[in-house]
Amino acid sequence: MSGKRPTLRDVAARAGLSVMVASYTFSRPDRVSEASRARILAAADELGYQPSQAARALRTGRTGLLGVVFSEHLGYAFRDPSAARFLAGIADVCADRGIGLTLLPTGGRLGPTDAITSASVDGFVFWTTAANDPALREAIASGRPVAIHGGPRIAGATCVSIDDHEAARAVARETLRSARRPALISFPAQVDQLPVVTTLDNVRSELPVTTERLRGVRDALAEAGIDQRSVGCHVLPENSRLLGREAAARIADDTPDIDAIITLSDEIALGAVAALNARNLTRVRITGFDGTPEALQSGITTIAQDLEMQGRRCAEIALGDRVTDSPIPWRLVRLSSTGSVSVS
Amino acid sequence: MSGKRPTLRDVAARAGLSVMVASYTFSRPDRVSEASRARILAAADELGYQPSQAARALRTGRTGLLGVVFSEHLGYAFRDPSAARFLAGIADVCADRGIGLTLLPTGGRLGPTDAITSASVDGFVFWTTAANDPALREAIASGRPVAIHGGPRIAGATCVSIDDHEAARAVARETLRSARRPALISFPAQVDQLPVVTTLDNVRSELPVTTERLRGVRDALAEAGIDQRSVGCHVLPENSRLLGREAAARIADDTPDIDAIITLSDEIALGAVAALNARNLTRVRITGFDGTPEALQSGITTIAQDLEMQGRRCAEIALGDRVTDSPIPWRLVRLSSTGSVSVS
DNA sequence: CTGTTAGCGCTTTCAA
DNA sequence: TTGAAAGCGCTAACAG
Repeated sequence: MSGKRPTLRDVAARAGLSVMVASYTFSRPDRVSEASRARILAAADELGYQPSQAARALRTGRTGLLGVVFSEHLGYAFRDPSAARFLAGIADVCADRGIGLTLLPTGGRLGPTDAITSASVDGFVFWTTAANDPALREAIASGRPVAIHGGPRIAGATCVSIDDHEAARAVARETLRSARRPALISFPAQVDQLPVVTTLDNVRSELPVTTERLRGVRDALAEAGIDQRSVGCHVLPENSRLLGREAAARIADDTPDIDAIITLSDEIALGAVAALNARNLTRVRITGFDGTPEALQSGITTIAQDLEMQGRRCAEIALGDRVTDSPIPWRLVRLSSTGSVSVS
Repeated sequence: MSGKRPTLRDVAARAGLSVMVASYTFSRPDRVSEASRARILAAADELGYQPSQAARALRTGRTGLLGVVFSEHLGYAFRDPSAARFLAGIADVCADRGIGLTLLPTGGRLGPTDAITSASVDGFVFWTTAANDPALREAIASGRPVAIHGGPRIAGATCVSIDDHEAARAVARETLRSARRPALISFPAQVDQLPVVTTLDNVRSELPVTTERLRGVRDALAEAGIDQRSVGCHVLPENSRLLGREAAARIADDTPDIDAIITLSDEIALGAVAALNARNLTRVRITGFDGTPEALQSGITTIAQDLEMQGRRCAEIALGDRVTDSPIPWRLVRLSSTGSVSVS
């Protein structure tokens, strides 16, 4: 057993060649004769040589790591299915290029940012956050490329998102074709959202995705001649199926005359479907948003969007690719013709 | 705007002190007089100084990064709820300590491992993998601490896991108290599992968690005097609810006399519940494994285990903590007394 | 195609 | 308490 990890110098010495031949063998193989390359590779193999990414990073300024930042507590990334689909897209790009995906630590609030700004990553992807998120400002200030999913649209960062406003308007309008007494269930409107039960006119949002979707719903209500102040709204502290179920149960129990529940996500919607199925309230229409596989299969009305593709695009941007800034498509998926909705 | 990021040298120059005073100010504040420290901090602030993790890593050998490795395609980490709970536990520890969580790229097969072994991380956490996974061997060979969730138990790495064998035996035995014609749905038994429909006696596994759980089921069957060759078994290529639903549907349609479906995970089980509910086959018992929140709420029989805690423990081990090697608890959760099962 | 030189930004000596 | 020197392992830039 040798005492320490072998370096390029050791490899070169063993092969009887210079350090640079060894270096080129790994980084620019074409600059080295086949014979030398073979000798270097043999020596490296015998020694069990592994290049030091730390040294390479110091020298080249590139780390081979992509940083992903969530303003929520990190565990969130692993609980929300939409975040998960988005991350899976990022992961695809990283796997293709042999790049590591680093989830940067945040305490779950808009707090100290040292760990983020000094992180050795080549670029940042932010999951939607507030415009005043200090981590976002610092990431931009660091000079490395920044992609944001869902907004805010802010100078120095590239935003990747569907038109949440138009999409939300479309799905709400579809619902209101046959409903007059809707209720709303929203995911968080603030970074550290507390649960809120109120009417729609009272809801203020600082998170861009929430803001845009609520605006779409409000527009559709206005078009249908329905007063926001008559529309009950639960704002959940987290985008979760269980919370959606509880909120829907409460809505159904408290306001038995409602005929639709508009939700801001499929997770919430699927929870609501479960609550209403349990009560046999099949006449209440439920809409979701995002088009998760489960939601599409369940037959609810929702907005389908390709979050994996958006994840891939964010990753490409954050890795410095020149990405054409085409709009992201979405489409309205209507309630299955039978009218029956199931939860898988 | 300055051309480049300021270094410690710039900070020191600005403060009229040596580089070392600046360095100590950040790494060992007590070795520096209060006056000097204040001057350095002021200079750093004015310059917008951020330490270079790359340089620090090269010098100290520590990167402040924890590496997590999945033998499956990386996207898996974000799709499987049990993996997600485990990762959330890891993420908690990382967030507490200001450590980054790096998901290391793998192509999804047991292939080249360069990206893993040369990765600049301080330690590794593996999600259960095959004993012959080259990435696992290389990680151990790199000399950095390695924790494995679920196995294999292998020299040089610390394994964190419940006793899958005993737990699976317990849940199967519970089911077989009132069932005589069970079918089985398993998650992958190999790294690149293809879908398989066969009988239980034909299933071979190289993944430790699958191996142990299957062994538990086989033991319970033997105790109940049921021949493995009579037990249909679907081996899924992935641990997913949708695939569980499809498999259960096929089982129900092909073998209408079955009275139980034993599954190796709650995700599969919840899919099976949906399939059977859709057919009104409420007399068929379904069991899961893992104790996800949804499964516990649905009322199925399952094994509850705390995957977040196991994630935390793996992270601690991989970060070099001395962790006492106590066994991980689990418990059997029996079918809710009403006998009715719901999907949320 | 191969080798030499210099230095990325930091911290570990060791001396003042 | 502060400072000078050396070097972590690698590669850009050049010269041979």
